[in-house]
Amino acid sequence: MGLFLSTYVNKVDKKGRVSVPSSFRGVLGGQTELIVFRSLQANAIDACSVDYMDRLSEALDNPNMPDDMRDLIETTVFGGSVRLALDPEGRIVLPENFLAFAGITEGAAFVGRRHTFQIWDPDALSAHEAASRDRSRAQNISLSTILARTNSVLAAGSNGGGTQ
Amino acid sequence: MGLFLSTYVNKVDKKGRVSVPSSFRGVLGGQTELIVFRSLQANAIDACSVDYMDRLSEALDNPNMPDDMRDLIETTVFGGSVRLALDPEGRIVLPENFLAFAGITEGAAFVGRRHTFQIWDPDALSAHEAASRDRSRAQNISLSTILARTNSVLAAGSNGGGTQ
DNA sequence: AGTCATCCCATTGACGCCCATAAGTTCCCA
DNA sequence: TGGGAACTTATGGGCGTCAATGGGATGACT
Repeated sequence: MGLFLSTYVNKVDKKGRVSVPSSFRGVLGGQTELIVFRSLQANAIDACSVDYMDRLSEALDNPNMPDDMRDLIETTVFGGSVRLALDPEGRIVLPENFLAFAGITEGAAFVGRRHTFQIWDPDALSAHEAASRDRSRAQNISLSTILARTNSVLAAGSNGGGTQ
Repeated sequence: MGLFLSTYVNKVDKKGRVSVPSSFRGVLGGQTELIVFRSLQANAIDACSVDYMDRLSEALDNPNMPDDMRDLIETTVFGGSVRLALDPEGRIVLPENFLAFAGITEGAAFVGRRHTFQIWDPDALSAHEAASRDRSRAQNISLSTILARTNSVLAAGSNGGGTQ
């Protein structure tokens, strides 16, 4: 336990509440709060723990970070992020404009992305997945090719030598 | 013991449960969880151990991984993957949409693929096997040609020797 | 007073866990 | 060498627990 994984589809009730999947709540540990912001890459909502955001913040303080990138992230991520509290049943209420941004109405798909997770409209997610699948197929990507490629990438990166 | 081998066909009961072949459970060691996702190449379900997925995850954290590839893998593999628990009898319950994707109804064929395995609809698998067999025959592929080819590749690669 | 947000409680439906059965295999012993 | 016992494995069903969901109550702020 420790990574956001799997996809879960939950309902949005009349009050705008959605249950965060139990396993995701487990990843959050005892945390009753999480951070959400509009994804930079897609019409979806990104979510992460407060801890993760803190670490991101530290990374931004790194002097090697290009100024334009720092500025971009500060405005879009930190500026546009919202801190949400889980209710006693583990539900959150997403801001109206976030729902509109992601096109979420009655269902919400929680997609684990290891250290963070995304919240999609289920239909939009299906479409996105289909597109990604086509792209992977076109590039002939499979688990073994990924691992093989990964190893060569790691080898090229020299230093450690990574995953044996 | 250590590689997923052979093919087994098991039944899907009314609750949607399927027994994972005993020998596959042996490969998993004591693990009570495994990862499944829709195959990129065929209408089948790919499955692997959590460990195997962890290796991928670590590799993705490497800064040398191209961003587009990382994103592609995160959505297709991690986003589309589901973590399944084995019940005390060694059975799993596949998600509804996965079953539909693979066309599985009452039977499930488990096909060992060394480090991972696939789950097929038995009929679809038969068709696929027949096609593969024809292809091999047409290209005159046999175990000995593969071995011969591998040796030349290894010779050419000289130095370290890489993937194993 | 009304509206909104938060919390508490109730329901239901799925999932995990337990047991039972049956078929096939291996091993032991006569 | 043949029979039988014991074990493993696949399969089926019943039951309890927990998560997801929905409705209602309570309190705060306007």
